[in-house]
This record gives sequence, C-alpha cells and structure tokens, in this order.
Amino acid sequence: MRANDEAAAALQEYAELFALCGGDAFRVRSYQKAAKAIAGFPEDISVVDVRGVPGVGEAIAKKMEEFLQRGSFRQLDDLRGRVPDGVRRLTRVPTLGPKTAIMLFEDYGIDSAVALSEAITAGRLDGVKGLGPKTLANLLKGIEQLEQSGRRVHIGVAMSLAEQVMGSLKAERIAYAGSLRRMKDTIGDIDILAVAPESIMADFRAHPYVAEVIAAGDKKTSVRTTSGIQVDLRVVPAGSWGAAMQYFTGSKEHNVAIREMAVKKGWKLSEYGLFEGERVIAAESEEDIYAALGMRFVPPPMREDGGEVKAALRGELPVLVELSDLKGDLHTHTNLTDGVASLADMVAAGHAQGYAYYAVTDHAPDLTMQRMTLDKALEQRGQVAELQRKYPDMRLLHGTELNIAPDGSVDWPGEILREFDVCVASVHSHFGMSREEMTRRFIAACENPYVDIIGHPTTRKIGKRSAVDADWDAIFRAAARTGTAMEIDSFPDRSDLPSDLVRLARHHGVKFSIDSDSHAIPHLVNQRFGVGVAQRAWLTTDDVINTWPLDRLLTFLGR
DNA sequence: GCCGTTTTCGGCCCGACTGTTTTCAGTCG
Repeated sequence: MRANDEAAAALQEYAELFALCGGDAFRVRSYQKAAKAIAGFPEDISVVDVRGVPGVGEAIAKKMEEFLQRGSFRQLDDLRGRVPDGVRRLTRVPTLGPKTAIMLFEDYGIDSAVALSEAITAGRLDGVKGLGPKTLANLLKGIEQLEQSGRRVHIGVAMSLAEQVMGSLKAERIAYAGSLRRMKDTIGDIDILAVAPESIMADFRAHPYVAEVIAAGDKKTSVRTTSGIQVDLRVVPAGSWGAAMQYFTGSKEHNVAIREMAVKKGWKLSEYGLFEGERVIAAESEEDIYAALGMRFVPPPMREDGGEVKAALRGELPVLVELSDLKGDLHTHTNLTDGVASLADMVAAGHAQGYAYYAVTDHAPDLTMQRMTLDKALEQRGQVAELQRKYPDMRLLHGTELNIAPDGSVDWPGEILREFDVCVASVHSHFGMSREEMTRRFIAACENPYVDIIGHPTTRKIGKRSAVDADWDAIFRAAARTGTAMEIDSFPDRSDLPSDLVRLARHHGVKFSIDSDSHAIPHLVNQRFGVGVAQRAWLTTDDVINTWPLDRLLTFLGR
C-alpha cells in the first residue's frame, strides 16, 4: 500500500474509534473527510507536506507525521487500548451503530459479532432497554448476512439487476441513482427513483426477484433480491425529480458540500428541492439546481467531493471523455485463442459499434494453453487484410496480447513484434511476486519498444483476486517516459486500472486505452464501464488514445 | 477538527424508517 493509503486507513480507524468513545460528531466527520482526501491525493504524503491536502489542518497533520514516523500515533494508540478492534467491527453489522456497539461492550462485555450472536441466542440481552425482540432478531439476521455476503458486487452485476428491476415496473419516470449512477466499480446496494402511483410499491414487492422485504413505507421500499443485493425503490413527486436524483445520486460527501453552499446563501437543499423559505428556487431538474447554486453541472461520476465542487464553481470542470468519443477498441479476442466468436463475426460486431478502427489482439505463444503459434498469427494477419476490403470505413489493426513473464520479457522478439500494428502486454501468472520484483517486471515491459499498452495492469478480479503488489508510482513514471499507455480494461469484474490508480497515472502524464478485452460479441458494450472508470478519474479525450483520430493513434503506436 | 466574499468563533445537511421509549433515539443514506 502507498503511504497515503496506510495513513488514511489509520485515520479512518481513529474516526471510528473516536465515534465509539462518544466523541464529537463534527470531529468524527473531520477525520473521515481528511482520511478520504489523503487516500485520493496524488502526491505521496511521505514526500510532500500533508498540510497541502484539503481538510487537513494542524492537528491532523501532526497525527499523520507521527504515523509516517512510526506507523501509529498517540491518540490512536490510546483509543485502541480502550476499545477492542472487535467492537469497532461490530458496527459492520447492519442497523448496529456506534451507540449500540459501545453499550454492548461496556454493559455486557460483547466484543465481536460471534459474542453478540451467542448473547442473543442465550437470552442474555432479553429486556435490555432499547433492544426489543424485533431488534435482537434483526441483529442476528444482520450477523448472518455479514458472515455470508458482506461484500459488494461489481458494477456489471448491479447494472444488470437495476435494468431488470426498472424494466419490471410501470412508472411515469424511473432511473437508478446512487453509486451505480456514479459508476463506482463496486456497488453495495441499488437506489431506484420513480415517479409513479403508490401501488408501485406493492408491485415491486411481489416480483419474483424479491427474496425478502426489509422495509415497506409509502415513499421507500427496501428489498433483498434473490441474488443477495439490496434494492431501494423510492417514489418521488414529479416536481422534485431533479432534486431527488441529485440527492440520491450522492456521494454523501458531495451533497454535504453542496448543501453547505445552499445554507450560506440562506437557502435549503433537500431531496424535494432548493428552497428560499417556502419559495422553490429549483427542483425539477438537476441542471437547474446546479445552475441556481452558481456552478456548472457536475457529471455524476465526479461527485465524490474530490475538488469537483470548487472546479464547478469556477467553471473549470474538465470536459470528460464520453462513450461516444471512443473511436475504436484496441484489445479484443477471437476463437483463434480463448474467444468464442470468429474473427469475421467479431470484426462485424466492432463495425456495428460504429468504430473507425478495431484491433484484434489474440494471445501469444507463451500462454501455452492458448496454443498460439507464429504461423497461426501470420495466417490471421492475412485474414485481417482480406476482411479489411469489406470495411473501407473501419481500419483493422492486427495486434496481439503478449504475456509479461516474471522477468518482464514477452513472447516474441522485436523483429516479430514490430510487424504487429499494436501490442498489448499483460500479466497472467505469478501474481504473488514481491513488490520490488513485480515493479521491475512491469517497468521492463514498458521499456520494450514494441509494447504499446499494458493490459489490465493490476490483474485484480473483483471478489476473487486482489491486485498485485507493485510500486505504481515507479511504473507510471516509466510508462510516461516510454510512451506506454495503461489500459482501462472495461470488463466489469476487472475495472482495471481502478479509477484511483488512473488518477495517479494521469498525474504522471500517462495516456490510457479504454478496451473491452472482449472474448465474445456481447462483451464489446462493456466499454461503458471503462468509460465510467475514466470519468471518475476526470479523464478527457486527450488522455485516451482510442478517442484519437486514426492518424494520431498510429503516430502514438509508432509503427 | 476544519474553515472563512458572514465569521479567527461558531457553525458544521436533512429526512425516512424502525422499533419501541407514548414523544423519541438510533441508524442509514
């Protein structure tokens, strides 16, 4: 982990412990805000002054400096001594907050989810003030869920479910909000807003995808679906649609910042609108609300309180890359290796996307299970040339996805690589190398003059495999120096690079390629997820090589 | 704790739902 991430994690832990000890809620918020700002700060705080991070004042700066010195700070040590870590983890149980957690610990010695579960089962908490039978039953259920599936799902799963739910309901207006609309790579639960008669709630609860109704009210219904994901449906007044979308899209931190601005103008912003006293200033559209506050419209993926509010006020928001800006896909497979569609079918599907160029990049011989040979690759090149005549308006690029060996070398020597139009190089094995070895491995690949793009750089698989350990600062410096692009692999269980690393890479001057890594025709449209990652990192078309016109792209590829 | 075209002190977002405490606290987003 980067120093920033470690320091931020310690500060976040301190915020939680501080809340458990009954600390002032505003101070808790200050710590949380600063922790988030530090984690997202592009400069290494072990090098630059942490006081330069927004939300970090003298007191937090001192704590962070002590943390960088010795891996902790005095106040954190004190609170760790007072509250066992298990008590902090208790608040991960849904509906169990800091007040209840600390009461359970101080009055009953409960310091873990297991201990709580046992205490409830044994009846030790019967009759405790504030904990009625329903509350206890809910806590037991929450613990069970936490143990089973306390984790988030990737955006591909969440998006499909949201689209299924929206398609199943009749409404005048319906849309998803929340972290899904912000295009986060993982989603905890799905927020759907609707303008509809109240009967939509009963319809919603009756659908077969509902496994359990968690809450049922006039304005909000929460269910757990058969896939284990929570979906909240909210009915909002038509006249408040924009205010509701703005509010429920979040992030919470972004909304706090926006509301504070409203308050300073003597106004009030809620999910029902922007008000001056009783008078409605704006409510029907998000655009009106941002305009009334004197700022540019903030695209949802930017709404993370990461500087977008200031930029929007100054009219300095970047023009984000959009899905429609993509002129091609530079990483796709066919059934010559592990794809499931033929070359002709994949190219036809790429053409149907309206692309100006399309690269075929099947695997190379070092992934022996793919049974690729030079002869096969050259034969495919002939087929690509043949197909090119059928698509005069789309340039076909014959490429390959190379395998980066542990020593950083790739499948073929330079004289063969130079004949490909584009070379993607990726790590497919030896994920557990040390940070130093892994860093050298990637830098060597960047320094190969024929490697144009590093594919799915962290090799993570959300929910299955964590990112490899590497010094990304060093790798991105090498990529910027050698003109090697980093891929944003749009496959939703990869979303790789993740947006925080994209931001870091951009800071070093790296360019990006947003690729589908398609192994089948339906995968081509995953590009929308990759664009979401790019937008969260504030990328513009200038940062993304496959938004460029063909000439500029070919110059970058240097063939 | 942080922050300042309103402030160096006094604010810091706001509403819904649940369970249970017959008027509200805790939690969540």
